[in-house]
Amino acid sequence: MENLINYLLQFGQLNQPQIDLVKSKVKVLELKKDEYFSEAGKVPKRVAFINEGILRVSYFNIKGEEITKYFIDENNFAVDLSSYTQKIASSEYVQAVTDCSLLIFSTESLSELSITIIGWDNIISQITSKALFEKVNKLSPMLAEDATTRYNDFLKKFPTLANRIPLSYLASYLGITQSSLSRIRKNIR
Amino acid sequence: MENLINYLLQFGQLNQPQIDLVKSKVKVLELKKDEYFSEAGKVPKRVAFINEGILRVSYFNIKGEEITKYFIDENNFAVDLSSYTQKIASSEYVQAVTDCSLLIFSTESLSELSITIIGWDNIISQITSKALFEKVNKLSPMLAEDATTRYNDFLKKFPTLANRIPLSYLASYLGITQSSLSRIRKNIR
DNA sequence: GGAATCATTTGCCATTTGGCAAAAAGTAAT
DNA sequence: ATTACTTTTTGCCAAATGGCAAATGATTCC
Repeated sequence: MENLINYLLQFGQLNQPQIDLVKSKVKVLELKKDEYFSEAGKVPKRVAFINEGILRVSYFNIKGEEITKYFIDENNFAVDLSSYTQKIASSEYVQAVTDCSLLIFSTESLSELSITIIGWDNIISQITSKALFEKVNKLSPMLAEDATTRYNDFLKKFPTLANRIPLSYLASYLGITQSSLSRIRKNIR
Repeated sequence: MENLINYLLQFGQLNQPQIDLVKSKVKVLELKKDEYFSEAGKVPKRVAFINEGILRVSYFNIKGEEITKYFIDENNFAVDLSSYTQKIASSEYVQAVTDCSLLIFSTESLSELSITIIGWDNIISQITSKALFEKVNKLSPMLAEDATTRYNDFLKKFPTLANRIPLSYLASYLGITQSSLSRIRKNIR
């Protein structure tokens, strides 16, 4: 819980009563590996802060392949980007790739906080922008790098994850096939 | 000017006096092809809405190569992403790839509008999020596509541009070398 | 017009990655 | 332990892309 509050305080001021109010709105959700937090086709009704664990966001492309769009790790929000304007059905799946402990805000809680706390909306919009901004900066250079470099970059960011998730998740994130990734792994050893 | 107002109205309400106020803050800036709107290392002091023309945003990678991060076309804002938190020096260059007519807000104007117009900040943050969101959704599938598909996608979005800008701009955006792009072009005809 | 300069295309070959299928390794259930 | 099932690795070859340098084409400037 402290992680969440510290995270929020990076983006704006909150006094003690406000902090207590935020805390009172949060629910803990434990997710087992492979369970879904949200699914495409549904309108997301909640937002998660990752206290522990790693999520992945995926979608199905035209060819019917499941593509991992990105991973989200601890102390970050799983903002459902495809419905950031709210009320539209998501086109993304959000799934736990490890056991996760999430802190959940329901849509109703968020609106209440938005009304009650001056500056809450500003905090949320900064968080959203920052998350998106980081994704752009992550993705953009990937195009220019070869697959081995992309894999190594992934290893740097998620050192323990690479051998605990299916190859297919990682390969689609890196934009290569499973067998290519398998070969890249072999060559790195 | 009407384009700008219509664009803003997509994201929030503005009454006539507010619209007039916004208009009074805007300055027109004409940029010739190849001129820079902003440069890395400087703290950006203004924000541009593209009335006519196309900009490109670039940076230099570790190897010293200039990489085109993305293109921005008409009726969009050139939000300087790398300094969205403000006050930090940009690491990006923003350059006109065609003659451009821009509508400019200075930082001071923006703060004034922020204070004067209730909901202005909300409009701006929505615009920022939307722009970033679209970039993520653009970039993410590119990784999984081959270079020819990426080139064709670019052609769809900027039909007239491909033959009017240096190959190097486009190749670095697509994540391939100039000669590869040249060959792709040849094969498409 | 001609020289100098810059951008693009092309040839040649090396490297990377894909596609497909079979083998091997790992996992789960009985 | 055996079976069934899933995931990963591997082999083989084709296709895509890179690297480099030379040739060609375009542009600018005098």
